[in-house]
Amino acid sequence: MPPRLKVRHALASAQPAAGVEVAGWVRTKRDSKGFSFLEVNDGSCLRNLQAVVDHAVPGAGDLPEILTGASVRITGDLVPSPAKGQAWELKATSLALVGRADAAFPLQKKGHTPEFLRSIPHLRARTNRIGSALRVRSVMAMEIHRFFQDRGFAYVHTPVITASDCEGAGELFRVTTLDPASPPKGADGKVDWAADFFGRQAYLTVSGQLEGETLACALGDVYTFGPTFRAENSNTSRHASEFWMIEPEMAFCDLAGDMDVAEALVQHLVRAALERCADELAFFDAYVSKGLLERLRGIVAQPFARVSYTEAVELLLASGQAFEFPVRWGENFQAEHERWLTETHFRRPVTVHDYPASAKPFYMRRNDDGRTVAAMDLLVPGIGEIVGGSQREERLDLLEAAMRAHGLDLEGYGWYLDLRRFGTVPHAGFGLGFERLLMLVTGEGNIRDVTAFPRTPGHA
RNA sequence: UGCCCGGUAGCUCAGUGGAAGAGCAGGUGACUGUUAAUCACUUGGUCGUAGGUUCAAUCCCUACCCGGGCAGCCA
Repeated sequence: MPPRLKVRHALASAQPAAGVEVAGWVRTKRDSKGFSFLEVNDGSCLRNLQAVVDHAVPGAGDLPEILTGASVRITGDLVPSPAKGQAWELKATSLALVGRADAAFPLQKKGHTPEFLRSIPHLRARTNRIGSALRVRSVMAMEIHRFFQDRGFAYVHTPVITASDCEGAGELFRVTTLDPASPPKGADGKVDWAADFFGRQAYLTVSGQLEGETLACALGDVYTFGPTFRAENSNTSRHASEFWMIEPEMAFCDLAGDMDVAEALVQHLVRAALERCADELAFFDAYVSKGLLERLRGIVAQPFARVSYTEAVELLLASGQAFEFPVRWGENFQAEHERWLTETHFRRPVTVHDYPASAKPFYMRRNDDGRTVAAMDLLVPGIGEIVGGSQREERLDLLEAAMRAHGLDLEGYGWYLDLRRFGTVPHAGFGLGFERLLMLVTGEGNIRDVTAFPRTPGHA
């Protein structure tokens, strides 16, 4: 039996090849008198391989049962195609029907809406659209590692289960082995969490940042890349309850250095997608988001805009735009404000930095002006915030003051404060939403379509 | 969670207070190195669910279920 040839390699072949085997799923069949054309896709690339099956070859008797969606194994010769549409085709010498797909197979060769595809998560990866998104996702994941590894960052793993109930952002999913119908209770009638598996309340992580800081203050430059969980009842196209996040943390780094890395990372990933996923991006440009390629080339062609929060407020106030929510210094931007900045005013990605302290978490470094912190958000057209980061407060007294101001119990953060007691260093980091980056790169408008099995409120 | 829009054939959709439609998929036949092949014929429906109004409801009303968009929260 000849080794199986991936469609990807067959289509990229430099010369004919006799006696090869291809296996995959039939996308469409065209019958002629005496022979049939089978378009076979094996997931190795976007394109299909056209197989020409003479009705006299072994196995051709199964052709009437080979409908869209069936799995087949074909042996034959890879030859130049005499017709337009493809450089190579497979001249079959034998055909085997591996698995039938009858007319009830939901993915027929017509357009399907993304909403319908979401109703069949177990099958939709066989479509051009979802398959392409998942191939791009795979390449982007590797490029994230390449970016950081080339810069000497250590890939670290922070815990998914955490006991910190206030990591800074969002509602948490509880992790417990107690029986919800009859949990053990203490004398006060409340649930006795000391009797739970970890001896205290535990949750799924909403961020690896705090642990990342401890490792950055040992290994220098680190990054995490893993799942993150938010129990918020968010029903938008950009939110998922379970998503992946990239969180670099850098010792001896300030906010400017932080922004440099974030912008370089996004540009690297877009550039890599253009180079390594050309077929998929051309597909998204044609069928999902017109102008995608042009937008992506623009992203890598020039530096991102950079503007302070205070300057951004002035731009918004001077814009003459009638916003639903008024712009006021000291408050977080609304989505409409961010959209105006990145889509209307700058028309490219923009990094906004130095936000009001009142609008940001306790761990961000207080600026000398006393009213802002060294925070930054990277906004991109069509999606909004894709990166959020900051320089961390490394001064013990200021950190403690900020924690008290945010109403935090310092007892639970002794280990975090220790980082400032023993050999403290300026350090900074950020979080990049992986799925949001994929939305940017693919032009998909919904986070559910760049995630194989999306988890959102009411859907797991 | 709030506001808005939608649910009709396997899929994409049109439609009307008075006898449920088209394209694609499936079937039959024709034809052909075809490219979402083409042509002819053809199978296929509890019009989301439950109530209500009406002589009559897929259509109007109410509730619920499901899906989507936007907003808030954030990545």
